Amino acid sequence: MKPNVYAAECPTRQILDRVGDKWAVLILLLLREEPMRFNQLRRTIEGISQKMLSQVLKSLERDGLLKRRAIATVPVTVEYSITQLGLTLAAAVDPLRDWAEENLKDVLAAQRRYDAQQKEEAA
Amino acid sequence: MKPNVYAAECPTRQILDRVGDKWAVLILLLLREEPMRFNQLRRTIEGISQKMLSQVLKSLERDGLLKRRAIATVPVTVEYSITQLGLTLAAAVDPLRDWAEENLKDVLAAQRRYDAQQKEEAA
DNA sequence: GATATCTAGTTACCATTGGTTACTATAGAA
DNA sequence: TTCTATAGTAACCAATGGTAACTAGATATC
Repeated sequence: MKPNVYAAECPTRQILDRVGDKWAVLILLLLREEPMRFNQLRRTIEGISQKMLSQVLKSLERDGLLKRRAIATVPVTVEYSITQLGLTLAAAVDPLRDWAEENLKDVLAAQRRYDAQQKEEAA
Repeated sequence: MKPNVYAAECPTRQILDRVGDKWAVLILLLLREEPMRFNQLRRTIEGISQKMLSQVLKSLERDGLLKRRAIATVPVTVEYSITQLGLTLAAAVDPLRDWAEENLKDVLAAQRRYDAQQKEEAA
């Protein structure tokens, strides 16, 4: 009864793609700490452009992972906050982040070994 | 002492990007079941091209997540198998897959709500 | 009064990546 | 002789990601 993740039409794969998004997870983890405004997010996440931020926020909102609230100030401010659904996804991402922090050294070492090997074979 | 995932230079982000790869996780989960050969993988993972498969396998090998073994048959067969490191990563991905399977319905519902809302506002 | 600043974006454009298709080499079977 | 199988690579095109400039409205500064 398990869905076949390897089948192209499997919708579970859509979700995996979504999580695979370069910025989405970072934004989700940030908003778990506290609601934030647009430019506040932009300044916190180094390297993200306004376009990408706007785009990713929109798709995260569409997926029901965060909600957007425009506040009638001058200039208008917009607050983004994580939803209940978003919280559960963020929790599911935690083991991954932990893995990354624990195993980064090993991965980098493997890369160095591989590159050295390739260089040797080329010679 | 926690690394800052939001800083551009943070190497942990490299790992997250890696996991974000569209095919990498699928391949890893497959190889956890059993070692597989190139075309066997290609046939199992619907929609992947030879080029992408070759590319992703190479980068996974470079990261030390799987190992490649060429067997001198005719024609040459190549067997890919998951490493110990790869196993731990696959385990860290499990909660994510479970989340996807559990919450897919909610996400799709949220998307429908959002799209209906947009359509309404446009009118 | 003109210019700069803040907000949250959008638009046009370019670079990089992802994907498709055709091709390689080698050997055995039809 | 052509077809199969293996595991890829090369050339090309489409889609995505990223950069920089621009919008709008109100306030602050020169």
